[in-house]
Amino acid sequence: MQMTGQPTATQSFSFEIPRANINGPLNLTETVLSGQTSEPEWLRDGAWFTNVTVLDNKPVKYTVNQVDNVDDFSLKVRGVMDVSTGGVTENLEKHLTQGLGLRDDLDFFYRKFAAEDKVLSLTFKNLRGLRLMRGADLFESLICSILSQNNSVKLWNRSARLMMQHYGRVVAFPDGSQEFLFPRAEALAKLKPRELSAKTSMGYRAKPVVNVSRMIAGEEVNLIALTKKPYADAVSLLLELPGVGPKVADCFLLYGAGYHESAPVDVWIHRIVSKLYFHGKKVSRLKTGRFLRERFREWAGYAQLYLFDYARTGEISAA
DNA sequence: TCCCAGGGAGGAT
DNA sequence: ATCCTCCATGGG
Repeated sequence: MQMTGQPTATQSFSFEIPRANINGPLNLTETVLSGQTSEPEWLRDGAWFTNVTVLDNKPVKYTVNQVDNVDDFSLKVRGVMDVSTGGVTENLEKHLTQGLGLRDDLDFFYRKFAAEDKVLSLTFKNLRGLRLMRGADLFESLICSILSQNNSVKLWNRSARLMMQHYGRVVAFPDGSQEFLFPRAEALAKLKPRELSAKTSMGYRAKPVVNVSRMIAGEEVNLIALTKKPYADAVSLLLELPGVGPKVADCFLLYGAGYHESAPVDVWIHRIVSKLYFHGKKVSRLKTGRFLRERFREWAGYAQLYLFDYARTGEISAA
């Protein structure tokens, strides 16, 4: 990793994540735009993607850009923060490595299932380099997962951004820009669902959002402890939360907590798995999830991601 | 106007 | 276990 300059008075920086630190191909655009539900979508400006996170309690605004193709590329990062600090590039590379799944062995995934699963391998050509993202904050991931129920990506993103603007901390960056962080559980716990709904257009989801926030702010639920448990135990604990059913629990565990054996079953996955693996016969959603976990094991999340994108982009007939 | 969106809860069968 | 219906809101 090379710095083009130590943190200066402007607290701006830029560096490159070495190709050798990325395990296999990467399609940054496909990855960021694939609608994964852990945090609001990164903002796009052409081939540049911008996001805000907190590293060591310090807000950082960064922009990522992939140059050239999915196999032979460089991944450039530049950013700005409100206070000067050392080690930001190391921390940010670590953050992006987890957030973009850069260490996941995609070549192994393709090789293994090209041999074992002719159906899944149909998706590999167009989606090469698509990776599982992971949110940086468990609470944010859980709330976003709740917002996504019976909702469109565009709408739940809009509600999440409005929540940030109304109830999140505002951060001023040295480049003159202002960004809002995701609200803390304590801030949402104080709200009346009616008020939250009116300001964010999240509809009936406001009630479970406030109630879950109260449970977490009151330490009735500990997400860190929960995400140290085995998959099955974590699921059953999550199902006790209001607004959290099987799909939301799986979304949180996969995109928020990094359980790669989790496979969220939404309408699209339900459709395409029924079509491709059960000759069009509708099996229940619970069985669909169990089928994916048993068939793909620690790659179930990736199988789900590829089948989802495949279904959404209207190439079902290719099978 | 109707239907749908990366569903969940409560109830009836 | 599986199958209803309702739940807010905005986009097509």
